[in-house]
Amino acid sequence: MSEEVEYRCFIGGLAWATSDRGLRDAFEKYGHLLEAKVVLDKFSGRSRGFGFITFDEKKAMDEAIAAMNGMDLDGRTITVDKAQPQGGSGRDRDHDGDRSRDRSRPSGGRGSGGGDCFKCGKPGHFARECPDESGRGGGGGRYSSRDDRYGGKDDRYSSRDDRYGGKDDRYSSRDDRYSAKDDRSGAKEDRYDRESGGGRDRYGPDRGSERSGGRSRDDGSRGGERHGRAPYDRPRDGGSH
DNA sequence: GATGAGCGT
Repeated sequence: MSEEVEYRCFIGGLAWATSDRGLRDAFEKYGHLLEAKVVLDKFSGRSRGFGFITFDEKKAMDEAIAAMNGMDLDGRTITVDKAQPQGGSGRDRDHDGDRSRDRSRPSGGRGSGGGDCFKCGKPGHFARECPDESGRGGGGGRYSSRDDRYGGKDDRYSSRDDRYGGKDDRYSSRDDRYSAKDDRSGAKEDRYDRESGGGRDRYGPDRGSERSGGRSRDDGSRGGERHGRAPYDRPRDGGSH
């Protein structure tokens, strides 16, 4: 029996202007919301177009998903679905960039005619996601099954290679970088020491100091006064249009 | 800093 200790829903397709308050106002009618928040971007501080709501009862969550999924909010069609498990003790979520979701979308979709399961031959999923050996505990846990099978981040690219062929050249170089980095983790100091004693003098403190002190002088034009006017004469009463 | 199919501090 699968039962979560929390009932969270993912709300996508929100308008840029929708805020946590608007989200709560739209979902609190289905039940008591423990939390309702719209994810904001750190750069602009604006809504990222999706948010999360947490109910205190499964019934309310189910009602909200069934009632608000595909509905219109603030002028945009929103997507309501169960949220991913953020939690627990550590999240090893990967930035896949896509998931196995197969929501009905107009003129969209990436799973149609693009991939079939090599294992069981059924479309809609890839061999590595073949449900034949993995069981979904109901929504909310699709990343877990994947990690359990691979346990390695590099292996993930290898799998793709079988499907795409020589298209992963960029991954190859990237993959190589990871290997070198990990291998160097234990010998990082050794490499540094060798380089220092290899005959090449690193930038010494006196040198840098000398350069800073010896070259530190006027910037060219600072501390006095500028021309007070741009080199270009631009009439402001005749360029407006 | 815009983004539009996305799963948060």
